Amino acid sequence: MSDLPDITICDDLIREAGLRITRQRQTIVRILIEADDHPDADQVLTRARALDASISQATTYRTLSALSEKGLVRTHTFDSSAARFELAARPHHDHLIDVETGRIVEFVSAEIERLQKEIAAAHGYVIIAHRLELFCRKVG
Amino acid sequence: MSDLPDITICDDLIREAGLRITRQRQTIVRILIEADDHPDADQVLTRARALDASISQATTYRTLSALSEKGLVRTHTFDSSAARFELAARPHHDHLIDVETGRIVEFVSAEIERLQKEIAAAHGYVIIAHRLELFCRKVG
DNA sequence: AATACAAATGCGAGAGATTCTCAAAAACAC
DNA sequence: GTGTTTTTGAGAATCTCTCGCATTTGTATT
Repeated sequence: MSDLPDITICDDLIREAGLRITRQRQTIVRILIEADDHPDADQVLTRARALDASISQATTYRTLSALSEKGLVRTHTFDSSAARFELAARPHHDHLIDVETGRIVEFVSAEIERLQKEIAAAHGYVIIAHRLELFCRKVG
Repeated sequence: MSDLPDITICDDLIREAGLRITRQRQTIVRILIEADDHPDADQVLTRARALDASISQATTYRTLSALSEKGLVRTHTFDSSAARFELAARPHHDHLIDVETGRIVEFVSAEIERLQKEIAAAHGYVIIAHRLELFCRKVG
């Protein structure tokens, strides 16, 4: 038993964001820790409610955007509809999206990252964040 | 006189999309040709109305998404709010966004493009489209 | 140039995602 | 515990974008 995340881990993360520890936030963070996909706000809400039926939509949005603002959660808009979330604590990676199935493959390329920095520097900038997404189709 | 785009250019582009030539579409395409920024739908509408007050919001959205669907216009969602548009006829490029001012610098890197293809191939995919955005801050 | 038919338009209603308002409830410092 | 500040839930509001439909317009054909 126990791929259940330790409550103290959730608490640390919430504290790190400078927020008060509430039951709702603990639950939402726990959902994010457990998620191995990239749920949107509605999916986070549904999953959170399975653990605590009282959690509201407003709180879900508020928590996700508060954590996102502090850099503890990453927000993606792969398609134009709902934003999708993941913990930033997970190692950095970019996304390859299978346009047929919607499946997402995560990848990293130190080489690309290096080139990105060079390009930004050449224009007099430093990179705060970046987004690299490859919309692909299976070969064959 | 005349950084005004020739009407026939607008017409060709609309025809290429398999659409009927209408006054509204000519105006909207003209706005896109003239734009050197990446206007959102509302800005396109405002600029178009300066030339033809009768253009509706619905037509603006419909035209932009029709052209986008045919690959003649590119749609970006740099931030999570409104989508921003640019003519696809312009040479391909990626974007560096100044997070302080909102200014957008366009760039290309053959090197990065090559690496992207390699990565996709390694996973058994071919790239249909990609998105690379660097969110940056001025150094100094 | 008149006709006919499909396609496009404007308007306002509607949908989806997200944010806001505000009174009540819960967290934290003392 | 008490007091202060933050957070919450519920629903209204907002923002972006799409849709339905009656009317108008483009275009191919007489």
